[in-house]
Amino acid sequence: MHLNSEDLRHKIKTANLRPTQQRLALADLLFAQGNRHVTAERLHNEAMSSGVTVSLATIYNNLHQFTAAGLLREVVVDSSRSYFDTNVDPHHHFFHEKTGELEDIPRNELSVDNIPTLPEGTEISSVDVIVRVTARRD
Amino acid sequence: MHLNSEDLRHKIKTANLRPTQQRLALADLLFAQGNRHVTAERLHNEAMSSGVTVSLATIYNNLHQFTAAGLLREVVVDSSRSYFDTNVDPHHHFFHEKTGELEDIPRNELSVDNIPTLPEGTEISSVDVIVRVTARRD
DNA sequence: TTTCTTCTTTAGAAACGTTCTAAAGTGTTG
DNA sequence: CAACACTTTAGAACGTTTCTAAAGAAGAAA
Repeated sequence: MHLNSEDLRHKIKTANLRPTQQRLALADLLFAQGNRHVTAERLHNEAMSSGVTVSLATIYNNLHQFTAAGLLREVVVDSSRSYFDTNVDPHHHFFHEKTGELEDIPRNELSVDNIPTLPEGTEISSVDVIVRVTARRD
Repeated sequence: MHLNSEDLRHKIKTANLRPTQQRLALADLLFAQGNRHVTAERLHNEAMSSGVTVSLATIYNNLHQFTAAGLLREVVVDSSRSYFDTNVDPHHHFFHEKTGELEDIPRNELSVDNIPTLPEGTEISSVDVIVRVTARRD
């Protein structure tokens, strides 16, 4: 789960993208350590504070390109922001409503059963479970 | 499941809201027939074409007031729009990715089991399951 | 290397859905 | 009725995301 810069280069090239400075820097922030959940704004801030100058447009471009390449997955939990998850395997999420933090729930730790007959002429694209949590009031 | 205008008046008053012309018209569109899933824009269009002049701000005000009163529930399925559901009982959804349509899945038709231990100090606020579907390609 | 092509980045403008503001309007109470 | 509180509204403002068009960087070929 620790990718060095050669690994990142390879990951990017495999996605048919050019290993530009900005792209490498973003890939490093996203993929070098373990799994992450980021918003565009957060990634932008992190890039800036790590000394890399990247425009917001580039952040969005890359988040979408990585998503199209299957390197990221978009998670819809908040109607005002998009989250991107570096874990692209099927799994679910805890969402902390107060802090806006996302946390993975491995697929095998939660089961969804008896999905009813799908609407006529459709097939499943994904099954997303979001367990929304708040601070316990006791 | 068919509410007449007296029922709507009562529903509104019970929520500690005044039965204004606009509110009654919106309540009629939302609650008079069976369950519905609407976006602000859609409700605005419907109001307009049914001859009622309502500003968008009023649409939002009322959607939020109805939600706060427990008459509506917000469903997060699309990062660019908010959906409001007139079915406030626990249940899940099919979401047609292409058309943006939502369809209820009654709670007892789908089961979510083995929710893992919650993050420290939290409690569940809700468990949302969204089965995203697309047109079947065969 | 040079040149050519294609992809990428960028600032800034624009778009989009939503919220805010403050003034005018309406419902309720006594 | 007066007095008050709530509601609606146009339009401005907001925050996030997308677009535009021009400049810059990477890759391929010779």
